[in-house]
Amino acid sequence: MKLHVSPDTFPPRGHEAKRISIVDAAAGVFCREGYAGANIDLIAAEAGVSRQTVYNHHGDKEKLFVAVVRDLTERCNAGIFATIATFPDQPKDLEADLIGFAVRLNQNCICNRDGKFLRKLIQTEGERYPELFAEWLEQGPGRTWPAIAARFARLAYGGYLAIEDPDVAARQFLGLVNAELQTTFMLGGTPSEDEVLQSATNGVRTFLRAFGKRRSVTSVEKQAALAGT
Amino acid sequence: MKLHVSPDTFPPRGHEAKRISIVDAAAGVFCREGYAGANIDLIAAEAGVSRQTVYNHHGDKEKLFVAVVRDLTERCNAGIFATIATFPDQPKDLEADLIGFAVRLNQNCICNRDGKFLRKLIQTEGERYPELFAEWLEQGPGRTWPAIAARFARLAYGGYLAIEDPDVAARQFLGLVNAELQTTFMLGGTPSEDEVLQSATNGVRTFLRAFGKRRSVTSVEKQAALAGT
DNA sequence: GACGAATTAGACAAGAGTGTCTAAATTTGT
DNA sequence: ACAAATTTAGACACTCTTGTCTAATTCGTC
Repeated sequence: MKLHVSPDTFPPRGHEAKRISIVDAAAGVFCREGYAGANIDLIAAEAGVSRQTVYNHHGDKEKLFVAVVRDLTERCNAGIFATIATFPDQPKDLEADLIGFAVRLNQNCICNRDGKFLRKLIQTEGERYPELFAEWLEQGPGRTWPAIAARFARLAYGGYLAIEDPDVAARQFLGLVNAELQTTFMLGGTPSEDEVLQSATNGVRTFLRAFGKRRSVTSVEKQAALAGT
Repeated sequence: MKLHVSPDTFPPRGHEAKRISIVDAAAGVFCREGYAGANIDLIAAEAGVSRQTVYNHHGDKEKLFVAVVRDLTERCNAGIFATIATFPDQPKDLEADLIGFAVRLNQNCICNRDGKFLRKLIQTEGERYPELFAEWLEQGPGRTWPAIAARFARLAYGGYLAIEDPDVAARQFLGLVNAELQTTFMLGGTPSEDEVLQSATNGVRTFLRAFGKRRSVTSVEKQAALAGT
C-alpha cells in the first residue's frame, strides 16, 4: 500500500500529512495553553507523532509557532477575500443580501476554527511577537477593510446607501452585525447559527435604518427619501 | 518615622502596601506573560518585595492569580456601575450627551488599565479557569447589560428613541461607538483620546440616525418625525 | 527601647520542559 | 526487494520554576 492517506488518519501517514497534523495539533495546543504553557510532548501526542518528529519538522518550539501563525494567517486571509468576493454589489433584496454577507463573514472568517485560533493567538501572543503578526496586520485588516469599504461605497454610488465615509460605515457594519456576539467571542465560545443569524439580522436592520436609501428600507425612511427629493 | 507611605513608594512600606504592590505587579506580569509564562521571581522584583513575601501573602501562584482577578473584577464592575449612573436619562442635547457617555464608558471601563487587564486575562485564561471568571460574568455583563438596556428603554419611553428591543439597542450602541477601535483593542493597544472621541461621535450619530426621534436628530429624521405624526 | 511580626536573602529539593543523541523500527521511493 | 529516508522509543544533560526552609534583618506597635 503506497496510498497517501488524508490527515484524518491517525496516526498520520506520510511526510506532508505528518507536517499538517503537527501544525494542526500545535495550533490547538498553543491556543488552549498559550505559547508558554504549551509543551512539545502534548503537541506530539495530539498530532499522533513522536516528539522527535516534531523537532525533525520544525527545529524548535518557536519555529513551530511561527509555522502555525503563518498557516492560520494565510488561510484566514484567503477566507476573508473569498467572502468579500461574495459581497452583494447588485443586491436583489438589500437587507437579505447584507444579512447573508454578514452571516458568511462570521461563518467563514470569524467563528470558524481558523478565525478563532488566529484571533486567540493575536490576543495572547501578539504583543510578545509583534513582528510575527505584522504580516497578518498588513495582509489582513490592512487590505480587507479598504476592500469592504469599497464595496459599501459602491452600494452608495448605486443609490442603495447614504453614507459619508465608507471606511467608517464598513467598521460600523461589522460592529452592528456582531453586537450580540461579543461576550461569547471574549469567552472563546462559538455562537450558534441561530445566534449568528439573529445578530446579523438585527445589525443589518439597524444599519439600513441609519444608511439605507432604497427598496428594503422601512416605510419611514422610504417617506423620508421621497420628502428629501 | 511611623508614617504609612502610599504604594507609590518603592519598595512599598507596610503590610497592606506590600499586598497591593504584589497584586498590582502580578496583574501586569500575568497580562504580559500569561499565567504559565509569569514567574514569581519577576512578580516579586516588579513588586519590590522578596520572593518569599509573595508566598507569605498568597500561598502559591494560583492563589495570587485568583486575588488578581478578584481585585480587577471588583474594580471594573464598580467602574462600570459608576459610569452607568452617569447615563443621560434626561439629556439636554441627546447626541452630545450620548457621546459623552460613550467616551466615559471607554475611558473608565474599557481602555483604562483595569479594563484592559481584566479583558486580557479573560481572553487568555478564561477558558482554563471558567469558575474564576463566572463571578465576573454574573456581576459584570450579567448585570451591566440589563442596566444599560434599561437606560435606553427609559430614553425610548421619554420619546427620545424609537427602539424595539432595549437589549439589542444597548449592545448595538456599544458596537457602534467602538467600531473604529476594534483592531487596536485586539492588539492590546490603547486608543488615543481623539480616536475614542471620533469613534464615539461617529457611532452615536449612526445610532441616532437609526433610532433617534427628537431634538439632536438630523434634519432628515426631523422631517420624518414631523411627517410621521 | 523592647518585643513580636513581617520581611529578606540564600539555599535546597523536586519536577517540568527543552533540545539533542543513539539505535532500532518503519515507511517511502525506485 | 532493497536502500534511503523518516520515524520512533528511550535516554540524557541542562535550565527554569515552584514551593519550602533557615537564620538574619527590618518593621511596627506599645
